[in-house]
Amino acid sequence: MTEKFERDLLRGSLDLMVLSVLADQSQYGYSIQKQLNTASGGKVKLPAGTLYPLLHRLESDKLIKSRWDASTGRKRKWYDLTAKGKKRLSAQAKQWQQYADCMTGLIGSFIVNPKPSG
Amino acid sequence: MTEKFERDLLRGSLDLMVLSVLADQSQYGYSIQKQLNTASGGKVKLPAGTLYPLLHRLESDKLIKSRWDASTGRKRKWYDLTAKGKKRLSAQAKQWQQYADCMTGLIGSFIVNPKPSG
DNA sequence: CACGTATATATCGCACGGCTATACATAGAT
DNA sequence: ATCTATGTATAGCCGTGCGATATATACGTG
Repeated sequence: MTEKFERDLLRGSLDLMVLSVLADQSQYGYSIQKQLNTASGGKVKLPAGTLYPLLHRLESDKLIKSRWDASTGRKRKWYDLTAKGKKRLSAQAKQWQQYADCMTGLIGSFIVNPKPSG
Repeated sequence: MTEKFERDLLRGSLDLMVLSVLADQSQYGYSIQKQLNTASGGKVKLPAGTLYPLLHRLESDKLIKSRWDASTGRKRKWYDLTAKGKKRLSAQAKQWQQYADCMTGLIGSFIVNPKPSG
């Protein structure tokens, strides 16, 4: 239990996850990492080698914007959603929901009834 | 509407989808392709260049086994789940459900309430 | 002071798999 | 003959998650 999700499962949803946690408030890389870990019950542990390139990609796509700020104590690079990022978030979330419904329809029967008395 | 899902979204779940449709009955590549397309409401259109390598991979992992058979009319390569494949299917389905629940928790608020009066 | 650990960001290069393009063969319709 | 659908297959591109590695600051402890 509490295993990490496989990398391919995360593929295509990490952007959405990061966009999601940024919707609530400004965050910096490390705080995003910790928050996703906590919010997922330890199942999403983004390595730095995944997180920072991802953040750079989102920024170069103008979905988020960054600023360096040390007023909270340490020097950190804070990120915020742009207007484009907010639109993307809601579109992606919607698409993900459709996708999940679709998958549930396809595999639904195998989720229920795994075994009578494992 | 009725757009295809983005490639990265499918990543990591295609194996599960294919395993799922094979759980019901023997199938050959082309029939799997058509069935996934239908069952997903046109959202999952597996190109041949995705499907066949995937099938070969599943077979080399001993999750499915194949046999050529022409008794239904045309010569087709029929696939069946192995015992290992059935176990994998139920494990993957379970894991996917956990993953979906996790995602829903993370992004749930953005699915509901996209905009007050778009 | 030295040392270890947590915090914080960054990049390189590998591995993996979905997809486009391409190829080839058979069957049925026009 | 030609077109379309059926049916399987492979080569190579490309995006991206990740391990490894590097660097810097802050804090606690011996």
